[in-house]
Order: sequence, then structure tokens, then C-alpha cells
Amino acid sequence: MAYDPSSDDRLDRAFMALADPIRRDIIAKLSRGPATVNELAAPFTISKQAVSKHIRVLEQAGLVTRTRDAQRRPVHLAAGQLEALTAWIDRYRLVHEQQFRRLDALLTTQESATHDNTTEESS
Amino acid sequence: MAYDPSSDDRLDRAFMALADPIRRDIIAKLSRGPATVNELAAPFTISKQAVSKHIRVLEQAGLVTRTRDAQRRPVHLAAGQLEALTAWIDRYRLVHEQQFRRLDALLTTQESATHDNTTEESS
DNA sequence: TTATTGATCAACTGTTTGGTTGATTACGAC
DNA sequence: GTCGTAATCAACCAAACAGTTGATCAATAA
Repeated sequence: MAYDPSSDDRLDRAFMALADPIRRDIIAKLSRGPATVNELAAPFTISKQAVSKHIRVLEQAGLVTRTRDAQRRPVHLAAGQLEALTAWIDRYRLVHEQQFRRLDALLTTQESATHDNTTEESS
Repeated sequence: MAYDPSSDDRLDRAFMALADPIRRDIIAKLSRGPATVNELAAPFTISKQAVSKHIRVLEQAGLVTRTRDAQRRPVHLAAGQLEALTAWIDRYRLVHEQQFRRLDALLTTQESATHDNTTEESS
């Protein structure tokens, strides 16, 4: 409530949308081409209405779009928000690597008086 | 605390954790170095307990770790899950670009036989 | 027209989340 | 020991979420 609800909101919805394995599965299926709600709902045990709700969540997050084809409403993957998510994550992922390099450099400096260690970087 | 080592569950928690702007802000702050709960809670209007809960969510998602320094419990950024998130997203981001290229090729092929209309490709 | 199919809308329920306040633990200083 | 500080635990509450069933809308086919 005490936040700028404008620009963060889209990021909120996108991360939240991908927090559900069913919705991630829908994204995975859509990556192989557009699909209707019935097609997307088929593999799941939940009702078609529930899948429709999931698709709505993905749509409001900007991750998919819906078009019209007769009485079908094919769902398409949308790239924009996926890009935004990687952009956000990469910012801190890279910073973290820098931190590790700094820590590494510090340790190397201190330990160079004693011995030279092998730098291992990934966790 | 037993973590479910299911990779799906881990992705669930990580995406969910980042769906909250306060938690993303905490990640941003931690990218500049470790910090205590009090330091992290200072800028926010919510209680320290609430911030502590947010940190717990981030910890269970594998995004941060907590160590011990006297009565303080500094929080550190953890890189592993951020990498996992970008890995998941990038898979479908790249596939989507390929889809667009295929669609583009299809439209070009079909329209070259009929007529050249103004192709509207935006939403 | 009527019937059928694809999909959404509406109302409802159980569970989870995000927040609060108050009590409690853990540690260091006195 | 007592006191102060850092942080968590516990109980509670309102709001949001994921699911259901039943009704409704939209488009095609008979």
C-alpha cells in the first residue's frame, strides 16, 4: 500500500504468474505454438474453468495474448514480460558475481602471503 | 526444516518470492552486500516481524542465506536460484523468437502469392 | 430456428499469504 | 545475576488465491 504501485505491478504479476507449475507448463506448451483453452486444459486434472483462470492470470501478467478464431480463443506466448524478468534477475545475478569476485580477490590477497588457492566461482 | 528437493517446488518458491516488491527490494539491497534484519527493515513502514517473514520466504526459496554474528543474523544473497530462474525463462524466451521467425516466414510465403497488403504485426 | 461446442462469468469454499501485536529466545554488556 | 538489543515465535485477522459447480455468452452446424 505504501508503495509506488505503478511500475512494480507488472513485475509482481509476471513473477506471481510463473510461481504456479500449471502456469509454467502452459507457457512451455505455448512455446511450441498457439493453443486453445481446451487443448491446454486436456493434460490437467483440474477443470477447464480453472485453466481459463490460469490463462487470465498469464494474460494480465503480459505473458500471453488471446486472439479470436471462430468460437475458439487461441492463446499465444508473448515475449515482452519474459524479457523484463530476465532483465531484472540478471541485474542482481551479475552484481552477485561481482561480489564473489571481490571476495575472491580479498581472500586471494590475504592468502597470497601463505599459499595460492584455486578459485572456485560457482555455488 | 526438510526442503522438498523437487526442482519444481524450488522454482515455485523462487518465483513466488520475487512476486513481492518488498522482497525484490530486499534482494536489491543485498546485492550491495550482506545486511541484518534491522538494516533491511529500516526503509519499510511494516514491522520488523513482517520483514523477518519476508526474509524467511526468500531463504526457503534458496535466494538468500542467513549466518550468525553475535546476536545479529546477517542475510546474504545466494546466486544459485537466480541462475535457475534465468535458465527457465531463457528457454522459452528464445523459443518464442523462433516462433516469430517461423510465422514471419509463413506470412511472407502466403502473401507473396496473393497480394501485398500492409502486414499488421503489432498487437 | 435449435442444438452443439468453446470459453467465460458468477457465486461459493478451503487454503495460503501478508500483516499485526505480544511473548520469548539468544547473545553481549554491565 | 539484570538489562538491553536482535531476531524469532505464536496467535490472530483480513485479503487474495486456486479450485469447484452451474449458468451464460458467442459462434458454427443442422
